Amino acid sequence: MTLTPATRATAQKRPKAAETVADELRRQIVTGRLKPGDKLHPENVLQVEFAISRPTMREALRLLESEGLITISRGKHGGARVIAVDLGTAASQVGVYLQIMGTTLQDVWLARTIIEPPAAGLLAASRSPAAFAELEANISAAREASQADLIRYADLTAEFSMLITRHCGNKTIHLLASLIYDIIRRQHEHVTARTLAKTSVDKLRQENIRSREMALELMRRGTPAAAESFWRAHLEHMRDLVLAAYETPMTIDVLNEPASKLRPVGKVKRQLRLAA
Amino acid sequence: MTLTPATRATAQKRPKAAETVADELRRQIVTGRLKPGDKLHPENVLQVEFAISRPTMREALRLLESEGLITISRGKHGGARVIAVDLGTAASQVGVYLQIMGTTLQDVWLARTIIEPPAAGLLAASRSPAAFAELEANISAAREASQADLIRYADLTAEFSMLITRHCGNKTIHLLASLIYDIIRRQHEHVTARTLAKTSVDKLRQENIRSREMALELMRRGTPAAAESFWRAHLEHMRDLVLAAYETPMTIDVLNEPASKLRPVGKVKRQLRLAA
DNA sequence: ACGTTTTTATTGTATAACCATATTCACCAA
DNA sequence: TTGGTGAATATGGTTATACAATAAAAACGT
Repeated sequence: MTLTPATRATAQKRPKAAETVADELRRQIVTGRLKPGDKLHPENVLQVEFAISRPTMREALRLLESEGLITISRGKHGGARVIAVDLGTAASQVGVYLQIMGTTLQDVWLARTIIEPPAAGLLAASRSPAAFAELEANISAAREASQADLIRYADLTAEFSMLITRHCGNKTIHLLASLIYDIIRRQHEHVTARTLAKTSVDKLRQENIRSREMALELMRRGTPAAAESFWRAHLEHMRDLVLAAYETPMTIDVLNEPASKLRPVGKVKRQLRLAA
Repeated sequence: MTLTPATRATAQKRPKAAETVADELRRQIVTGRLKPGDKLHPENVLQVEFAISRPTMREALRLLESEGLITISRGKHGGARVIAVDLGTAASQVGVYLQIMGTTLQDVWLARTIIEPPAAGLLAASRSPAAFAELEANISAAREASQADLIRYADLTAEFSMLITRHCGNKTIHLLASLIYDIIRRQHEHVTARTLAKTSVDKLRQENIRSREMALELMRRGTPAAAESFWRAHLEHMRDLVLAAYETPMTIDVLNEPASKLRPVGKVKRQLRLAA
């Protein structure tokens, strides 16, 4: 297993036209020259501006689309639009990587119990009243939902963790935690955990809500160490409960599409010989 | 600032043919049906197999290429080849995201000092002799390089951290640490830190080497808490030294290409104007 | 005014041709 | 035999053009 980071100086191949154009547009988006909501020119204009053919231009647009930087729609006032970046594509990339590495759900959960508690500590140190108010509101909503709408309760549970990392004052930590959480969530959707949330006893939910109250209290008091270790204990407890549902180590699977999404063409799909 | 994670159920548009095909091939790669080194069929065969036109097929291949799953080469025995996944593309995605968010180098370094020490703790707990041997070898090499080849010394310094996370027993942590480190490295390459490593006094390097020896010693002793806190102190020290070089908070920039990578086509490359 | 049809701008896909490049291989000369 | 050298060939890279599909707007008729 070699988790090699990006090599410093790879042999540079001659860049393809489509990638070159995509690089340029990406630069304009990332540097803010093109902002979310802005509409790019139609393909036939972009062709001329970049002096390339339409298929090549379309390859470039497809790249940006796959990176989650633009959306493309058809119709009269369709075209390519810059959109607010979303974590989804990065999470997919990371997920693919972890899946190829044979990473297990246990592994991912362990990482979560490592990275999320320090965020709680940071938040306790920051003493941001706005953040505490949001956490408080989340807890209230969760208490209601725990009696009425268990799907919503699960969403609020997830949101509580994300609120902690979002307001901890460190964007990178929040990003990493979001990546991890996104992968965990996909597993739960894909497999069975949604039902686990439904069937688990109400007692457990009430216990969880109390834990969140306690964590919030510790953060409000401005005791980072206490908040961090308490949240760590809570997460480790949750982790063990969730993982107990999977007896054998489960390697993650981020490609939930059942492969039937392919168009039902009538052609053979096995090794075909080249027909002159 | 909304660091929204992937939304649960986005409105699903009709998938494009190229994406559908890319999904299928990606699935085969990720699930191991296609392994690194395997050669895909030439474009004209793939066209027939998937019953699509060549431009569409090429869009699909371009997607997979941009995800770092395949390389494509020309010539008689060229074609698309599956390659071992590399962190680079994921790191770029994450970097783009952080840059759009206006993340600073300080922010990224803080995340590093949070995530790397627990890995040292895990490694201490694991007591893996092989890992310790590698760390020892790295230190020896660094000691030599510190007198001879400062570029190599810097690489070995980086590698020491990566060795810790790689052998800590948790793939996810190693992945996250690699992402962070990749972004930090890009900054240093892009800006000035390479020169900083050259001009800094030898005393500092010797001190660093001693710190690594100490960390290794603590890990060998199997005292996770001590190893973790020692490594945290060391990283925080390094962080402060590095960041002192940048007086004002520096937002990261992952798009280092000076825009001259563009092929010198004879046509005008007008700036993009926004469409009304 | 309101619903329906037509127009139109735009992306999606296909076909065909030609260009660029790397490998192979045959050929010729030393 | 050996070694270079250039042609043949297989492959991706790019272009040009045409048509289909779609969604919004405009025109139309009631």
